[in-house]
Amino acid sequence: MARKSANSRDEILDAAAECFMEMGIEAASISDIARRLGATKGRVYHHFASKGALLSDVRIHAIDTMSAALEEAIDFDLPPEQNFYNMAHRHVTALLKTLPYHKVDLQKSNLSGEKSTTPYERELLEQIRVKRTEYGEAFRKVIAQGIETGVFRKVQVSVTLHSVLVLLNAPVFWYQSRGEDPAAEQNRIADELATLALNALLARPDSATS
Amino acid sequence: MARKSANSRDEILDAAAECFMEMGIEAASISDIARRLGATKGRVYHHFASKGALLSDVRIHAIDTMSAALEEAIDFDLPPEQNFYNMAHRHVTALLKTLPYHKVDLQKSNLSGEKSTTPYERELLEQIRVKRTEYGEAFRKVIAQGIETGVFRKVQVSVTLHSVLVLLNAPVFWYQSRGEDPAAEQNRIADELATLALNALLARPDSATS
DNA sequence: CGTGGAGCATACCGCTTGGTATCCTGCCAC
DNA sequence: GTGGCAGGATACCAAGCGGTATGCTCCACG
Repeated sequence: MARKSANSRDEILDAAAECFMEMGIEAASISDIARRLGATKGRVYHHFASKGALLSDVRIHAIDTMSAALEEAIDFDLPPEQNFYNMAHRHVTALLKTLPYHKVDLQKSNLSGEKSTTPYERELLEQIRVKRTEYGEAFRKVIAQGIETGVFRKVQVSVTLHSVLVLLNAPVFWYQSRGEDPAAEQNRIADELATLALNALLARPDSATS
Repeated sequence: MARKSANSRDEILDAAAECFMEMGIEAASISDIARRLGATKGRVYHHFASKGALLSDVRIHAIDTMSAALEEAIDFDLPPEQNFYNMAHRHVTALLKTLPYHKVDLQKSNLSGEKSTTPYERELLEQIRVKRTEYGEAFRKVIAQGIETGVFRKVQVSVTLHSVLVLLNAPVFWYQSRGEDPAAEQNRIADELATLALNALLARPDSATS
């Protein structure tokens, strides 16, 4: 269903992402994930130490994908408003291309209270936190740059950064491919969202900020 | 901890909302919820038919609170941009005032695939769907009105509506009271977010839309 | 040929969970 | 007082869970 899978491990990751997304992270059992592959728990536990580790690997895969995509779009020599648009656009298209992974990532990102986790799993969670922060820093940088040059409004950077990222992740909550030409549709959505976010930031020539 | 509770039922609802929020919906057990009240499962199951019903009641409470708050802010006789700002501002303040409920609601809102549910629970889920849609309609109306009068950009209404709602719900993902004066802080955030959303929609006098 | 390990399947275990059945306790009408 | 019943505690259960121990099969390498 997904791809032929280079190795069996990625196949499991795909299945896990889909299961976590469809049934919810806690509700999806290891057996469910195995069943989707026509396999048994044995196969999953041969490749992953625990459910928590599997989940974390899904999330890391999600973030790494986004980071790689964003990297290609970033160009801090461009005017901030153009750089921001490019980054936002790229963010959305990358998001839509591997939706299940990001749905899972976002679903777990708000839950803070974890029970007893092994040191290994704690380290994975820390990795995720760091990567997420790094990813956000790129956007923080453009926004700050835009404010300096005066093309962006003078906003509370922390609040705005969070909000913009959530806005650009919004498709996670409602997107479902309506057939036809997915690539074209995804491009349309990416443009709409990037424009929306950009406009939210741009300074307005006429009105003064309180 | 919460309030003295008019009736014991609401007390359970509060505890459930907090547990679902902190531990995750599936991970939080009925016993956990009861323990938070210094009670046992018996008490919970005396008031709610099942865990699913309890969860749905939490979500319904969340939506009803928002709807009631929004109603007070709506005034379609105002210019759309002003009406929109008021609605958005009110939305955020109401959200922040009962965060646990909305965290739970949003956490569950993306999961579609449900297993076998009783007819009663199915009806609750349908109620939630309807109420959510109705709530969104108010915003759809202002946006459409703003586009007609030309103060808003000509956007794809469906995509934009979803995105704006997600944007206004964003605090659910990152807000945590930093002490001091909560009311003032919440007001600041509400203003920041409402302004952000409004600017995203407003037409720009200089640039033409492609 | 044989032997060792990667890659799984099978069988099993302890524990927790949602849910039920039953019992207890106080309060209120009469 | 005495029935009755809302409100809740206790005890219990089958099912499913994450995780482990072990067995099987096939292939690479000597």
